[in-house]
Order: sequence, then structure tokens, then C-alpha cells
Amino acid sequence: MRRDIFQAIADPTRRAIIVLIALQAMTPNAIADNFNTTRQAISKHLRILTECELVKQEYQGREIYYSLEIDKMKEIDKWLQQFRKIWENRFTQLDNLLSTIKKQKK
Amino acid sequence: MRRDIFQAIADPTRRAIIVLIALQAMTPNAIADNFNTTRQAISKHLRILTECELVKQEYQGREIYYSLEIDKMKEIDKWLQQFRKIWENRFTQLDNLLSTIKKQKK
DNA sequence: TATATTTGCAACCGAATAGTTTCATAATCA
DNA sequence: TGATTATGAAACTATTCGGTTGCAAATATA
Repeated sequence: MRRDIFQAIADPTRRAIIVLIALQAMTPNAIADNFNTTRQAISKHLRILTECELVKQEYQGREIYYSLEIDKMKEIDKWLQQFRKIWENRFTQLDNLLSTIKKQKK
Repeated sequence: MRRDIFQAIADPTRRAIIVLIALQAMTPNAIADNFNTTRQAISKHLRILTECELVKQEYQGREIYYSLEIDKMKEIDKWLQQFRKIWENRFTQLDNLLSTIKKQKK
């Protein structure tokens, strides 16, 4: 079992669940209402999301409210950081090129 | 075959390849030297990365140089955007709370 | 207390995945 | 030209994945 955050967001249903519970906590039943699968399938997705700590549970009687562990999402952001440096650099280089051309025109 | 960018970065070997060729183009053989698998396995990963346009090829004789399509990486960034709003908001709320407490102290 | 509701878990199934070995093709070099 | 090198593709395999059905446990309700 790999069960890391990148594998977690690879599945489109799980990405949709993440978006769904990002703003408000929801029960498995309520989440499942939004999809074309069984409640048990959603339950399995929630287990995967819980295992990699992308989601937290809040017990309330027999109901369980699931909500997004927003801080965990930053790990993806962190990995992206190294590439962001590259694409921002590209822009800077382009800017420099453009201003050089501008100067040459003068 | 799903073959989208999120599925592409789910595999740790593919993520490592992406990092490896982010700064300079490399041939499949050179890439494979960095891993504990066969060249053919790397070739398959490169095919997947090519299929979802995360990577571009440059033919040079019998060698093929692979390099990262950095713009494609922005798609992940774009998806993250909606959550970035949330976590930045949290910080703002915390700031407001702190300044409210500060005011009350006065 | 008996029944209904909410939930997770186990067993099973078909499809996808990552890897291997083998082979074909094309370019380079002696 | 013949051998070597770089590469991709095909066939196969073990494992994982996402889904289903069926069941058990715990809470709520009549």
C-alpha cells in the first residue's frame, strides 16, 4: 500500500470529494448522494483519504462528519514549488528579453 | 486509459523523472541510469508522460531528448488554486482574531 | 424492546498498473 | 557492409485499484 497524497488525488472521485468537503464537513451518506456509486465505494475513498491524513473525522452520535485537512494540501503545493521557480524564471527571462529588444529599438 | 496529469504524477518514479528532466533534457538511457529498473520500464513511463503532454521529445540522430513541458505543470497549480484561497483565508481570519484580541486588551 | 438508520469492513471481481523479457527498427561506427 | 547502440513496442505476469454485494456494530427512534 503506497497511500501517499499524490496517489490519493489521482482518482477523480477522490478529487471531487476533496472539493466537496473543502468548505463544509459532510457525512458519508451526504457525500455519496453526489456521486453515481454506492455509499460503500465512497466509504473506501474516505478511508484512503483518512489514511493519508487528507481528511479528518468528527464523530457526532452515529454520524461521522468528514472535512478537509487543508494543511495537508500544502504538501502538493510544496512539491510544485520547485517547478514554480522554473516557470517564474522563464517569465523573468522573457521580460528581460523584451526589455532588451525595447532598448535596442530606442 | 485515463491518462491525465494527476494520474501521471501519482507514480513516484514518474515524479522523479519529472524532477530529473525539469532543468535539462535527457535521453531515456541517461534517465534510466538514475533508477533501479530496466530502461524499458522508464520508456513506458516516458510514454505516459508524453501522452498527457507533460514531456516533449527532441530527436537528435538516434537519440531522443526528453524535457519537461513546464506549462503543463501549471494545471496542477490551477487545481490547487481553489484550496489556496481557503488556506490564505484561514490566515486572514487568524490575523483578524489576533488583532481583535489585541484591541480588547487595550 | 423492537425496528430503522448510519456506518465500516470483508470477500469477491474485472480492469488497470508497473514491471519484466523478448524482439524489431533505425542510426552510428569500424 | 556488418556490428553496435539507442530506442520503442509487444507479450506476459503479479499486484493494485475501484467497484459491488453482503454483513456486523452502534446509535437513534417508535
